[in-house]
Amino acid sequence: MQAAARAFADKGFHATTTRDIASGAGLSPAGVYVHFGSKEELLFNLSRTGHESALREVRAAVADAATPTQQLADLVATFSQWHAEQYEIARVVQYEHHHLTPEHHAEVLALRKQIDAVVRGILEAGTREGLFTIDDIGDTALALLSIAVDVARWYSPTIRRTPAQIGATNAHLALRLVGAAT
Amino acid sequence: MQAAARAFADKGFHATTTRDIASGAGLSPAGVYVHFGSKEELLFNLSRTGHESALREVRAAVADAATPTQQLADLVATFSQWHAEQYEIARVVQYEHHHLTPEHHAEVLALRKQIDAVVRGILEAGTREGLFTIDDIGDTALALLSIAVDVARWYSPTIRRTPAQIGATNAHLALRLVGAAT
DNA sequence: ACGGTGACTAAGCGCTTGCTTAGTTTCGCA
DNA sequence: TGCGAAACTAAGCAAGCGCTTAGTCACCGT
Repeated sequence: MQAAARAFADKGFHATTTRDIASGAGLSPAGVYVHFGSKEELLFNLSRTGHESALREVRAAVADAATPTQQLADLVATFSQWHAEQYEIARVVQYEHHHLTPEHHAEVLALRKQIDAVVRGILEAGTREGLFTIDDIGDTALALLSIAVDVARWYSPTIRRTPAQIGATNAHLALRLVGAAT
Repeated sequence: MQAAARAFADKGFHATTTRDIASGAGLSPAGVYVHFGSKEELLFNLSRTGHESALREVRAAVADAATPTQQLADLVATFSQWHAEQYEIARVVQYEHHHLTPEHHAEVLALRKQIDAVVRGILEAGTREGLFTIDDIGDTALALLSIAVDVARWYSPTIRRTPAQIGATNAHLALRLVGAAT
């Protein structure tokens, strides 16, 4: 799965051959099929566990914070940091999920909607408590997720900023986006 | 090129066959090769003209605005709107450019850097004139571009908002991000 | 010592891929 | 009307694809 994640992130699902994955894992081409029934099954396992991992981290960050302001800051920081630290899996999660079979795609989309719902929930709470000034919750949630998700696109381990620093920066920008006091 | 743009945007470069492109254009598989030497050449033509089109629009928007505040708003609005209106080409531009040959990739990267430079220039001018409050110009430019570029990922013609409305929303969010008075 | 089980490979099958070749049709222009 | 060039196709080639098959090997409880 590690070899597959690396290859999918680097070249994309369809440009990756099962022979790439096998040799990346130190196996013969047939060796992969002892553990996975198909290339798509490998993508699905990566995509599902990746989404679950992100959702788990996001929920933990929100649970540990007291106010909507702190929740939003921690959520964006955690989610951004995850996209940097796990940038290979994050790229598979963000850019390859539409190559899944319809059934697998639906399963993964449900997890994505849960992440979206967490963000919306915080924005609603913050607006209700008068902490945030927001025109439209859906549009703002989308912009917040854009900033965090896009980290996977441009992040590289050779970059100036550390994942933690990226998380802190994006958390700060997020609070500005919702008009929260900092 | 239209058929190729549609197919590349829909399924990705490697998942698209030359037969897909040919039949999409109403040609036999060999008919494509009368006009293009290879599938990669088609991608390069789409990617180059797409980048040039985006850069042209962005530069025009900036040239027509008086203050850095107005320039930033118009740039983000125009760039976001472009990613919605031309969402098929935009997806090719944003997600397929790394499948180009190294030479072609370098040529397209130069165009991307020019777009980046326009954004940075406005942020520097706005900061210099005391209009913007920004921690780091590079980080902020990246976040602004993330919001605009990500439109190509989620936009669909069936969506509630029009491309112009998306541009207006994102322009408003952009001004918030840089701490500009609205 | 031995039988069963799971991990693994060498070889390769059937199919699809990007692209070519050889030949036909269409078309602008003299 | 006739001609050269450009646009196009039917057929297919070599290579690479996902995946299978038949068989070997290492290991572990009895």
